[in-house]
Amino acid sequence: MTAHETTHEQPAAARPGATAAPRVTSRDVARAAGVSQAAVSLVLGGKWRGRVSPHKADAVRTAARDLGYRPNLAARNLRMGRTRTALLVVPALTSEYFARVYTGAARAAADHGFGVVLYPSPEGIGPARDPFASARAALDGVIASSMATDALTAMRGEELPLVMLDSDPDDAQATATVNPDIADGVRRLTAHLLALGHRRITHLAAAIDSWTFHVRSAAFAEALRGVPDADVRSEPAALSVEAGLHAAHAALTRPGPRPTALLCDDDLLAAGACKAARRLGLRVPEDVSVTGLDDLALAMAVEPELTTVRLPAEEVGAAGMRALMTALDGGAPEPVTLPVELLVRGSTAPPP
Amino acid sequence: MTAHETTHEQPAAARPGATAAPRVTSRDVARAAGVSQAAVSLVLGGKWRGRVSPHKADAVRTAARDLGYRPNLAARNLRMGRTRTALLVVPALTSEYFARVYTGAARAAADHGFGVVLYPSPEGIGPARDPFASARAALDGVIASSMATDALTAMRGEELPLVMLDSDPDDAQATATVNPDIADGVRRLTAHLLALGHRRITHLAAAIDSWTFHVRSAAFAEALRGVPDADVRSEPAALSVEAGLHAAHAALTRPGPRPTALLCDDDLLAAGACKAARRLGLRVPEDVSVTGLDDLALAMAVEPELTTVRLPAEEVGAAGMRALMTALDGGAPEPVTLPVELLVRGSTAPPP
DNA sequence: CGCCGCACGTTATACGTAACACGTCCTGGC
DNA sequence: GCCAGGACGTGTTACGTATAACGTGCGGCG
Repeated sequence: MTAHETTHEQPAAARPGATAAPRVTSRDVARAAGVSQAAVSLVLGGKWRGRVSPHKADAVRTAARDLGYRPNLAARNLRMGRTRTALLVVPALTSEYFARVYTGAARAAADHGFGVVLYPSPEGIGPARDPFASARAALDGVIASSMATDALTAMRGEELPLVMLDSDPDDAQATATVNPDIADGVRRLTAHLLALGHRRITHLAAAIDSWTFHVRSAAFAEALRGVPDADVRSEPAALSVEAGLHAAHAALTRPGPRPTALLCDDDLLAAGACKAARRLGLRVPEDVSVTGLDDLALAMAVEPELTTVRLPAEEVGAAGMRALMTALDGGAPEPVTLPVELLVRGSTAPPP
Repeated sequence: MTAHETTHEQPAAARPGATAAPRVTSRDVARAAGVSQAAVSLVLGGKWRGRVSPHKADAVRTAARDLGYRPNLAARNLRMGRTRTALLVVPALTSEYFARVYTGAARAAADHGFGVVLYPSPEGIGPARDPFASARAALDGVIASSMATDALTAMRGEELPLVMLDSDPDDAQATATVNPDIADGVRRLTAHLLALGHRRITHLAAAIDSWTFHVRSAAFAEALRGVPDADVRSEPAALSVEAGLHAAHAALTRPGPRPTALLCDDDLLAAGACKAARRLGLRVPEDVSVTGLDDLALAMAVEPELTTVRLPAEEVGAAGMRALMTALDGGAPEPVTLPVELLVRGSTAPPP
């Protein structure tokens, strides 16, 4: 069915889809260069030293360039049994952290001729369609965040090398793990607040059942264990600005002495906490200090700018990709822990 | 929400990388089911009606399930000459807008058995490595944002169906285009400010050489053309909170009557504008109104929440994917324009 | 009765690449 | 003078799938 000819004229340029594509194959190159197809493969594969004369090798290369030859990836993958492609499984790309993880992983992959594909439609694709149906053929390995639990359960049975992100280093099923040193970040954040003189501190805890968030809570508790006059509470919340607003409101209006600092598990919560404080007529940081975690773009967008801990998301992705490639080369990658950075900005000050 | 069960031991499971993988092929299934490989392909391909008896078809299916058969994608792609995979080219995934575009595209693709891969390492992969070296074999089509200019130039020569996002509908080289109706959004935003009584308006223009931003400026100028007593200026800026802060500072401290409203090309600029206003001792929206564009998560995180226009990013991605699939089916997709939504929130009020 | 289709299957390719297993010279050492 | 071995290539095969082409019987229709 050709489309109805509309008034919008379309000369002879871009045809929709009916363009019969006469692909140029390695055999075409061979014919043009006057050699065999095998020679083309050798030359273009770079392993022709002592097998093909420099003269003919050059002929092959120029022929390939002139004809615009592009090796057929599908054929190569089939022949080699590898795809040089990794799958990155994350809960949601709209989370800035995971977008950064992807960026780092993709960059590290590209440096080694690898590609990265994402778990399709991270949030909310129905379980009806199994994205891993053909994973063994299309992928060489998997990098997964421990926060993508539903996606991980869909992976059961795949026998691919698996690098876990934000996950317990003792996880048995993982080929390798890579984590930012969140415990250290929380420790430094807490030390910062204690040094400023804060003692009544409320922890806005993200109620996420994931190892990284368990670590946050544990590190927070640990860091305050030795402080004798500390008055520590914890307020659970979902992982959003909205939830941070509500939790902070609850923490700041609770009967009894008001906390002078809110230590949030995430920048989103911290942004919400700032809003809650301001709506209660409290100034940040003069009346109440707020800290975040992650260093999202948001941390610099709100007023005041958030004191937070920068997680090396890109580096997490890159290290994960490197670990996977090591495993693919037959190596045994070590668990990786990456340093974090404390960023003291405008949302913390001594208590009133 | 099951607790993380660390006691659950998995002894002899995950070996690092040395697992020789004995893949099960369609021939194995055939052997197990007592039929030929062709029959397996027919049955599993769903086109066996009248070719294979229901009884044997069942045998094939159970054999496939028992053996854990997964079709080899590389072989299938080679045989079929299609990959059911599209490439999405965006400038940066860390931009929330494009993360949402990807999400929508991936979801629409998954609904039709398609996959979406991203231009590898969008920001800053060197030009040395050509990501499209084998695109014709690995991809069925391309969806590209007009903002990814450097990536697009790398695409020259590829003869794939191309759907352009945020791009001039008259673009000749595109198979199809899909755009949010930004002009309408800007018009409504401007009308909103005019209705509130604003006349001294400064446009914080993102200095991006892209069609979408040209449209923003043009629509803004057009909407204010008929207002006799309007005092309109324009302040160029890069696309960041920082740039918004500086541009707004310049606009608000310029000699002469101060603008009562700042109309920003993007929520990032708007957030920066709010910071600038507050640092100058001005209240938003009492002293100066600020509007954004995009409706990023940030718009709800800052205080006050931004009046802005929500761009249907997911829908843009999904429509792009649908257009590509129609083109792949031989159809001629129409240019798509998607409606936007004006969101009046806390950053706009009548002028002082 | 003969032959056409229909239901059921199988055999035999072909997709484009990488690499193994062979060949053929040519050069040099003894 | 002869053979070992390196340089230089080519023929051939296999990867696993989808499908065109090719048989079989068998019931019905002319």
